[in-house]
Amino acid sequence: MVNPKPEAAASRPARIDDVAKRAGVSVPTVSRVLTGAQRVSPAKHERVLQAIAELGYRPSGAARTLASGRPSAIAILAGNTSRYGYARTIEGVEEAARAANYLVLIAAIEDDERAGGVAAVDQVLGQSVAGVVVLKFDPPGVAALKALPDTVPRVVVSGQREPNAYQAVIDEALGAGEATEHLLGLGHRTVHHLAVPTTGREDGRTVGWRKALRRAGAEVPEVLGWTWDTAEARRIGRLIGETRPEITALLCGNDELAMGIMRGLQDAGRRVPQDVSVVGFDDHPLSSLWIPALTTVAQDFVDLGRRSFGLLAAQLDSDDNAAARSTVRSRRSSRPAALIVRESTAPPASA
Amino acid sequence: MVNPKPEAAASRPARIDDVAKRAGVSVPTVSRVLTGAQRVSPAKHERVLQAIAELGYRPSGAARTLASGRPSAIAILAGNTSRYGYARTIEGVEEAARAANYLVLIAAIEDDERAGGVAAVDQVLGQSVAGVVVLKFDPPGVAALKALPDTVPRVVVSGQREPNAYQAVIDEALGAGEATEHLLGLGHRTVHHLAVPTTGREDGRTVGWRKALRRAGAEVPEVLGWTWDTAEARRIGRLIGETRPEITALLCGNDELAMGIMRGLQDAGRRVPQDVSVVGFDDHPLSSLWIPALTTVAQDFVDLGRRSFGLLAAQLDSDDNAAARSTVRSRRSSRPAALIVRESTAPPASA
DNA sequence: ATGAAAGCGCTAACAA
DNA sequence: TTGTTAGCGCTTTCAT
Repeated sequence: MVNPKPEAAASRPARIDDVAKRAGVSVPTVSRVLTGAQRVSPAKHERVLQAIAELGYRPSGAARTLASGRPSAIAILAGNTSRYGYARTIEGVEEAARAANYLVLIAAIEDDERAGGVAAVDQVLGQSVAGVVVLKFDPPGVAALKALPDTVPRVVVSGQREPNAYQAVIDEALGAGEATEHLLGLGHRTVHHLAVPTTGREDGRTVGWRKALRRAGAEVPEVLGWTWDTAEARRIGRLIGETRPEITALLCGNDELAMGIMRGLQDAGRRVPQDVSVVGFDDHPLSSLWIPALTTVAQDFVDLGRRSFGLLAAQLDSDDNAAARSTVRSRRSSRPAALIVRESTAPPASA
Repeated sequence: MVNPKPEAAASRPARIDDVAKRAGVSVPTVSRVLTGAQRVSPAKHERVLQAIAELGYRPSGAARTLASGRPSAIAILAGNTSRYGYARTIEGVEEAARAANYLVLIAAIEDDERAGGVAAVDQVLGQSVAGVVVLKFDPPGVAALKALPDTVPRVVVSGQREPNAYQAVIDEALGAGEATEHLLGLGHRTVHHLAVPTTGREDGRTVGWRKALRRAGAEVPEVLGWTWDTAEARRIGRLIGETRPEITALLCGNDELAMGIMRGLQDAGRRVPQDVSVVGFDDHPLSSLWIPALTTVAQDFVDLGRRSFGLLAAQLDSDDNAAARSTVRSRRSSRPAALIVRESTAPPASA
């Protein structure tokens, strides 16, 4: 009896009035035990529960949100859904949402910003969602946020502070600073940087890198490029290997880029970390397996996702409760990104 | 004017009757232009469209599905949402669904099969979904499928044929066979296999591997293990490197496992491909960057996801149309997985 | 604590 | 082609 099917699979799905009839109570009473908002006498409560089980009744979500005005789904808007950091963040949001009895709608935002008003946003808003989590890691995320009407409860997920927004972040600048200092501490004269595409202004990783360089009085070289593309990173790695012997330390915007660079470097016959040290970002599950294992800045994306949902839930709750609204809650949840030193960094050959 | 906000952001969101009033037509007429089901005179049609734009009106999804009985969302049930193959499949489903004006709910299934009835399934079914795509790549997927009432339109996504089900697959057995033959052709006496966890019966990769071995008259060794865990793969790799010199060729259930094995092998001082050849599965984006670049069996997961939605949409359409129901449509969509030879395979040293 | 009545915002029959 | 009338399956007043 792993999965006991209810009563002779009714031809028509059971409705609330079927349950009421079977339990010998009124429809509102069934509703009361369903929502748990008001109390019902133990006897009736029990009978209702039993009728529900016997009929295999499942309330209609559509009817509930229509009648109550409180949707039980939230949406995630993201420029990409399968890249490591994105997917893990989504996983965290979903996990926390499900625990709180919310379902999660997921919508990818097309890259084409000019696509009038961002179609995905429109589509999602039609679906009666309680709120939205926007992954603002890239330009599509920025566009989605812009297209979102002010009235929709939201939380922004990114690597940098946003003014006036509910926001969950991982402090990338901190982690990038640590990584840069680690490299400098190893004896490298400066650190070069290959970035992921920015979200308008400069991303946190780049900011933290530059600050650390300045703080140490090291030269601040130009950013090598902005990309998500590992093939491009590989080309850049090869180019560096062939033409830029002065570059001995590299900080990359993410681990995939770092892996691409390393491959390019080795295509050019240079060794990591003996000839050049490489640091990634994210702590991708494959980074510890890589040869050499990648020194990287770890980000807990699942936790980031969970915190995002928490921030959204806080807004939704406070909407129900005017008193709570005035409560000074934190609108921002931040966690540090932490450097993990592995095998891809070492003192420069000249040192 | 990138994002023209409608009329002085109404305090209350506009409803269909607001639109009707503004356009000087009846409510059903507005509904008719919304659904596009019946035709409306050009003049009124135009006025309605304009009223909608002016009011920034967006129909309520909840009300629509309640009234029409046709939900505009589908759900994806998956044991994992961020692993490469899963995430990409989900991406494909989402893309196709959005194009067809369906939204996608995503629900992760907890690993604990005993959790009465699989909570995620219950939660999803409450939400009025038109159908469900089940990622049956692993035990949680199998459990979810079992918990799904027979009445819910569904498509099963996996690597092996299922009888009596709408199903999208990538023919893994074929790809695994090709990979095995490739290794045998290189001169290896046999090929060992590390598998991903099975879905009850043996997975397609294992089946294809074994068949190819038999066909070639090669010895069929025991499967080395079943796991998703790369750390475990690394341990196995090291063990092989240290204690099983007779193993010269390895086929892995996925690329991450292959990378884990390779790292373990190198921990033990053995070289790939000189000492042992390794083949992965999936064509993970990092596999071409790996050193040595990984020979693997490519699977187009995004396409798999798209085809899954197509199969679901076919069912939904046919429900509307009794005539179409009798039409013999294909219930199965299959594509081959293709071997990509890179650097991680070579003739055995003894050859 | 409980029931009766009134919607939630739409679509679907039915006339006209 | 269009408007009028009924619901869809719930939750929420409001009485009692």
